Amino acid sequence: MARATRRRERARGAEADGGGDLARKLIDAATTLIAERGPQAFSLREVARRARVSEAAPYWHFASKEALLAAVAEQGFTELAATMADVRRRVRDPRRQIQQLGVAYVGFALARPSHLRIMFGPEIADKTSHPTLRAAGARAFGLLIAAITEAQRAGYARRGNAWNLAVFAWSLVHGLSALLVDGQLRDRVRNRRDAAALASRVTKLLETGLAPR
Amino acid sequence: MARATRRRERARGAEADGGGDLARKLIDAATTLIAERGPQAFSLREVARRARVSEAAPYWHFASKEALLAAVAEQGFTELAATMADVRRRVRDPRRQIQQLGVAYVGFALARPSHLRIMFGPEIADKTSHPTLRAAGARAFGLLIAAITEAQRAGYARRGNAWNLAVFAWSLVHGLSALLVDGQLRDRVRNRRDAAALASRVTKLLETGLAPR
DNA sequence: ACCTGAACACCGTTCAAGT
DNA sequence: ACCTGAACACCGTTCAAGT
Repeated sequence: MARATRRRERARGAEADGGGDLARKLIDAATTLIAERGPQAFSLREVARRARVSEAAPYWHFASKEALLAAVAEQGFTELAATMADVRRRVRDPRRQIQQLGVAYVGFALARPSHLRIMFGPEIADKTSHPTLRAAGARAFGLLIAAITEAQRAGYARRGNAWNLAVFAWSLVHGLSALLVDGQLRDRVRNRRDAAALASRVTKLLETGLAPR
Repeated sequence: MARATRRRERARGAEADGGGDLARKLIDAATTLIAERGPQAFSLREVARRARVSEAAPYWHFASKEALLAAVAEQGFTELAATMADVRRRVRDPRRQIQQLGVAYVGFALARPSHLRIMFGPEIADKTSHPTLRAAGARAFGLLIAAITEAQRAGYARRGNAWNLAVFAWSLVHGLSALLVDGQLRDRVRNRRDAAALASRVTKLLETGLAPR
């Protein structure tokens, strides 16, 4: 059906030859457009226009609109993982580390709401068919698992299946992010300070939920 | 811009005159279409086709595609609230009640994933402009607040701001629902039994998070 | 190998016109 | 009051054709 996705790999290599590398340019334009107009208004044709190429050009580099979005989502997970790794380096107390990972997650969501939606939403229907995207997501999740395992060893988290505890923590911060981003809490939290305060309180309860009984 | 949304109110009244009441028919067709094809593929023109009217006809009853989706979302919240009210009637132990509310929430999400997305997602950009939708959402959230207040009185939940605790609980079950629906946990949870078991375990941790320390 | 131009089958929305 | 037909400005995707 398509003759695309051949040189996808090379495209991710940051060769600074000013000009070529349309794939990279398309990913950047898409990221900007999503941030500006939201995941709904996003269109492949507009991305092509911004990259100053014909509307058919993207199809040489990406099999479909979804494939381009998958590349955008993948970059999002990579950035999220980087922020999380940074938190893990900076805060060393295992209890506070988990809380701060949660705060960082919510912070990412509030800073890039549309990006988050692409990373998780139905725009990318079948995540299985984008293995590098899956891998990037797994890397971020892996950092959470590691933090929890450490907290268990330090005696701050209950023993038992670390994956279950990680899903608990992830669900909590992901849910809070979603509710905030979707405007579901708008009557009580109006600005970023409110949101940050709420994130801090909710992640405190996370600590309790994880604690040994 | 539009001459719509005049007889919206009457449209919700279930008068069983077989034939008229296009608004009702459009809402039902939209709900079915969303369930069948997902929130992405949904189109107003297809809804019109299924209701056997012209593509312009919906605009007499709904100001826009978004307004029709808002009606669909509102119905979703109403159904969710009904299920929650049912749980509150059936299980009377305050601790188990909160857990079961969570399980019911996740159950709703798994049974109607696309409906949930419309209820929370960006398809309805400005929820403030659909007051009846907001009200329906608030009703469901109110049931959770009530359950938590009761648990506090019974000494099963820590004292303090019930709204904060409710946001904690809601975030958790909403986040778990989202992760499940978006396929983010697909490598570990493959069928509904897995999902139900996970929901049960995660909501047990919810109990701990809410418990007095 | 990489891109353009033109085309196809769709959209959401509007507006005159019908009854 | 309620709906149709035709139109406008958009989409995603394909495919021949250019270099």
